[in-house]
Amino acid sequence: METNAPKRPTLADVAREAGVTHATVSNVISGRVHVAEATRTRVEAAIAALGYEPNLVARSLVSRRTMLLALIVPRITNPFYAEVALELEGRVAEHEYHLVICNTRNEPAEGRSQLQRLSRRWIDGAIVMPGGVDAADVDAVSRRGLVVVPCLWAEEARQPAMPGVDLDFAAGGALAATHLLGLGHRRLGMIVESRPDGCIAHVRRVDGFRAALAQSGVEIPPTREVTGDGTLDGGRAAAELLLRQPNRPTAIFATNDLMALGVIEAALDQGLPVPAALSVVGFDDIPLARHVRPRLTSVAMPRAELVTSILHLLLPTLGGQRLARERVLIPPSLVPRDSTARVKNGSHRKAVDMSG
Amino acid sequence: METNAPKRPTLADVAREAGVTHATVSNVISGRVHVAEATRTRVEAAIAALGYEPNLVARSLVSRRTMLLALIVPRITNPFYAEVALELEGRVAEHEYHLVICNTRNEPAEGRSQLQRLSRRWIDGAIVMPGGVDAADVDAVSRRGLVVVPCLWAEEARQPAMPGVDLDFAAGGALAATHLLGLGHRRLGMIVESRPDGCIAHVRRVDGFRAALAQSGVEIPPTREVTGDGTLDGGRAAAELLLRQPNRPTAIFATNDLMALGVIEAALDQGLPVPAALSVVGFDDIPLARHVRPRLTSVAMPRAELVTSILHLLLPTLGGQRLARERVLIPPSLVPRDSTARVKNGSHRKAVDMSG
DNA sequence: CTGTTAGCGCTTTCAT
DNA sequence: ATGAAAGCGCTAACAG
Repeated sequence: METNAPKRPTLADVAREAGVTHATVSNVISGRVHVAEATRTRVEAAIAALGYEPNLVARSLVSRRTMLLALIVPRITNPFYAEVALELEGRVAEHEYHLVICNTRNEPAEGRSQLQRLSRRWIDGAIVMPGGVDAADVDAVSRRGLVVVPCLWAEEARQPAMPGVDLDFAAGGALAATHLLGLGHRRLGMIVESRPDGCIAHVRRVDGFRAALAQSGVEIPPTREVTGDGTLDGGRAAAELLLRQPNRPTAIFATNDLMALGVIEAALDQGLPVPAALSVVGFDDIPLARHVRPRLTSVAMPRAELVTSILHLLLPTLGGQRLARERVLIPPSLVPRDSTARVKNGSHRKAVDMSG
Repeated sequence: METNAPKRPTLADVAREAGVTHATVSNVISGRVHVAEATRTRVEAAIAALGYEPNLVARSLVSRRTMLLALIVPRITNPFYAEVALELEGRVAEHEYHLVICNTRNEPAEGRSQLQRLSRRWIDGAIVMPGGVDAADVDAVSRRGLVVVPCLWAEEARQPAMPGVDLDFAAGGALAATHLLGLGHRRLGMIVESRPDGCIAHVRRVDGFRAALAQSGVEIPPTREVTGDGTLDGGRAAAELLLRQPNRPTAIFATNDLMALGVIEAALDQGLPVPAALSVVGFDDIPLARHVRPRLTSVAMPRAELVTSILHLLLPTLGGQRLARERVLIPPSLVPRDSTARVKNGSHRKAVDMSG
């Protein structure tokens, strides 16, 4: 059975070719030690002649750095995570790093196994998005030396002292509420993604939404708050529940864009034009949000800043420093588009309890 | 400066704890050599006590396998590639492999650099999608020992002898043509993605489309064939060109779904209902295709089979076998949805040349 | 400045 | 069945 690997030249081969020792070759490559101009050119010629390339595996063994980072997400097919992955990969490639993608499919068992496998691989750091990863597992593996940066975990969901980068979800919810209030909406519905893993990022969003509403004396009865599974179809199903109610809301806030898109579909299916008869606000501002009709109003998470903050936390650890016990909070922003509009007066005929 | 790494136990530590040599520990872990029941349990106890985990880096250095695979794509944010990545990651994880994602952003320089960096890392194999990777670079790096599986490169675009897995793009185009012909359409437009890298996968699609049309005596004049940049906005712009023509087509075939979605948007913007006034067929069958309104008729690429074929090619090489010089051709299928309909008779007033 | 030496943590003959 | 020893390809002291 013929093997596929044409043996690659090693430092020793180059050294022999150049008539020096492998240590000298190593020195000219790393540049950390001065080597005479004459021998340097000889070595460089040998490197070129043999087409030598350093072996990163051997290098990792002694340097204890693999130049490997991992991104753990529920599914890379989620457009938001794909955007983050793209941005992240581009940024770390500048530092000669590679990015490993791990999908947990929202299964804690998967997340645990991924974390453990990454740990054995001695990756230099893992960025963990919520969904399918238990905080306890993160804690266990980071205690063993793996550098983990939880990202977008609502703060209460993790160990109090655990660093990481978050978005200020509550502020985002408040932004959506303020926007809708400003358009005159008073009868509001909410669709919140329920997460089996106990991650409460979505709960924070509705909390912020509700709190901002309360400040204006507007309340949301339990019947106007339903849960969805985070998918477009889930959002549609949830919206059908909301829209079939006798006194249906004039506006709906969904805690992610996919569900908000489902809301729009459900509304159109029932002959309710958006935004004329129903305003819809999403969360995440996925690229698709501006490509559907009507274009979706959404709360945007600044991805570039997110990645910058992640790297700000991660890069120092790669020099051997301990992970800063910092928690970065990134403020979202609202992107108004065509799925929200001023409420129609006619919709208010039953809203006798309006307090202004 | 305190370091972040709590020194992990090694084979030697376990050996000391168990009162054996590290070779014996290695044997109980690998299971390749018989070790007495008594010592085995002692070793296992030591492993558990110390929480030992094998170091994959050291293992790779001697085994010459990194358990690392790479997927090179233009952008992971492309939904089709994200789907492939998800499927691929899941399948290789079963074999204890990890997946590295590389984005070329359609820049050949990026692709080359990615390939070279991966080569230095001794990954076990790279799956390369078209866009931003030159065939010559693939050739160069695979000559150096990197196992590369080109995927979805139209066959002419690569070295004749280069193995890989392809979709039968021409057959897909023919499928679209047959579908439209069956619905009575005779005045057809095409939007083809033009690729700076010389990849002709999209050209194959329109070729197949045109050939099938020709068999029924239908031709497409040059004015009804325009190029797009592969994005939704690009598709929209291209469609505007097509729809502003005096004798506009009754159906449009776009070589990818994103552009097809742009076509629908352009049509609706001009007050042309889809499919009543215009039928639209896409290519790729991205998940979104069934979520927009009208749901998009599309040519589907069977992702699972694609991944299966990739692994079929790749896995044997991981055992040291040479990459099979095989080229797998996967047939697509047509998924009819709501963006195509029987042509209205009124649209045919000028189509005197119909030959039936 | 360059060579010598010693590992990094593991697998793999080869003795015993 | 276990131990001893060599070596994967590289970096990092330390000599000379």
